[in-house]
Amino acid sequence: MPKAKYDTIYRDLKEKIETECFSYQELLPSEHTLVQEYGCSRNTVRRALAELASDGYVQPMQGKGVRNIFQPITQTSFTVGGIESFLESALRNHQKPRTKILQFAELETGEKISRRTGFPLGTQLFYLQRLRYLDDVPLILDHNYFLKELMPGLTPEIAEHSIYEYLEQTLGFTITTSKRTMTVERVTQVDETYLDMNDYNCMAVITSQTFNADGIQFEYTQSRHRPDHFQFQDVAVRKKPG
Amino acid sequence: MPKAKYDTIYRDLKEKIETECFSYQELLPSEHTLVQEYGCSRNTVRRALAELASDGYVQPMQGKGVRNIFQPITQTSFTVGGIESFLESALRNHQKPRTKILQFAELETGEKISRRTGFPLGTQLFYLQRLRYLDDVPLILDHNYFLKELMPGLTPEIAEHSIYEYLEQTLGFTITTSKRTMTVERVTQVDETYLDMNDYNCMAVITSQTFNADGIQFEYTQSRHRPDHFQFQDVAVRKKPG
DNA sequence: AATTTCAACATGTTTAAACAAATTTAGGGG
DNA sequence: CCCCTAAATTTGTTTAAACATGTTGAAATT
Repeated sequence: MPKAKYDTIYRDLKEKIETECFSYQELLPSEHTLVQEYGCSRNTVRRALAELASDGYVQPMQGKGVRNIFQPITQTSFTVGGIESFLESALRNHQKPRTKILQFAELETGEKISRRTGFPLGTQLFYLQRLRYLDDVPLILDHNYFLKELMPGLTPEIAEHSIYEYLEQTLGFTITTSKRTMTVERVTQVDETYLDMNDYNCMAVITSQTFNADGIQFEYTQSRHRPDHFQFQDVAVRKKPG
Repeated sequence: MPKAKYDTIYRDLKEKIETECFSYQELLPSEHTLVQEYGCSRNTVRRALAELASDGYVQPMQGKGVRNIFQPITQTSFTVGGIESFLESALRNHQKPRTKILQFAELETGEKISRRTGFPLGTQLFYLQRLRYLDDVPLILDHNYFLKELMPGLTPEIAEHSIYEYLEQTLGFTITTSKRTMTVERVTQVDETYLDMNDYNCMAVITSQTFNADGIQFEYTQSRHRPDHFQFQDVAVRKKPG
């Protein structure tokens, strides 16, 4: 439950922007005004504005003001954004999620898997293969490696629903950082077996290493998406060369 | 040239992490210690640490300390990260860049292009088609739309070198925010003409809208990459649901 | 009328201080 | 030795204030 003031202000402004209380290119109220509106210090307002800027919602301009540069997106396919479970993404995309467990195994990392996944050598892992349906169409094939030590009670039943929900709700886990790599790879035998690839010979692949609040990597996942239902979104801010 | 204190500290710590002055999973010096080391206030240190955290370099843990979670990456293909020109990316990837202009034209946005690119209707644009070579192999096909009003002096010669360098160095332009979308699309006739696709029938496509410091969108680009030489990297931070 | 100057206002950076919340450490008592 | 407690340490949030830097517009000057 984030009850921090800056977070409240951030969410409030974010919603106002999304519901177009400010039109595209319009200036937001000045920091001074917001301070009075929200009854807080300037730093707190600035923190909220900084988050909106890193979301690509606004652009602060020294001496001028803060400009709204949010444009609603027309999403036609499955959109990946921040760290989300499949369940959360599906709901946000207004699609019906379903998961089928293809494999549920345990293993210990050898040299090769260790280097690929980032887990130390000799670590006990769960290995899962999961087929993800959206509106009853199989679109995503997940290969998951989870750190067994942190979730010894993991079962196929949990994995069929939502592992993230289990970790956060049941185990009181906090998920924080995820390092992701997007590539395009050739279709494999397994892909073709479970997904209707039409005649696509490529997959959109996201590999991710995810860390908990203690900075421990607890997950390595390769998520293989059918190309025609995949979209990844991102906002980047330019850092001056130096 | 960022001469801000927090930026200096940020860069210093970043380099120390990259050169493994701190080993993986090790705690950084406490904020208190860093304050004394750098001779500044705690807020300034914290700002530098916050940036490192958003880069996925460190993980702050309340009551415990700040943990180094940086792992050097093994990059075998062309890696896309923040906002960078092709020239900058090529140098960072240690590859020899070359650009061939395929088209250089001017146009005015109609209904269709306006909706697709995000430029207002009736805007004067430059349209460019550029083929990008890395180590003399054609790998990327760019379709650029630039706001003519902000760079009336643009020429094919400039476009062959680096438009970003021209904008920043010559025009004193500041590039700030870029909203990007990653998708996988079918190969087109044009792709096949200029790139050696082997028998890939897909392209990795990045479309981006880029804004200057005044919050004005000055660029819309579709960048089509050959799949076997494409990699996109990203660090995401989980926000608590609420 | 055009230009310069300056005051007002906007965001950007930095410091200082206080308190909150989580964790670790050190001691003391059993 | 174990357990509990309290103190010390660490990061998280908020406020206040001062100064820097960039922009704007109005007043004063030319």
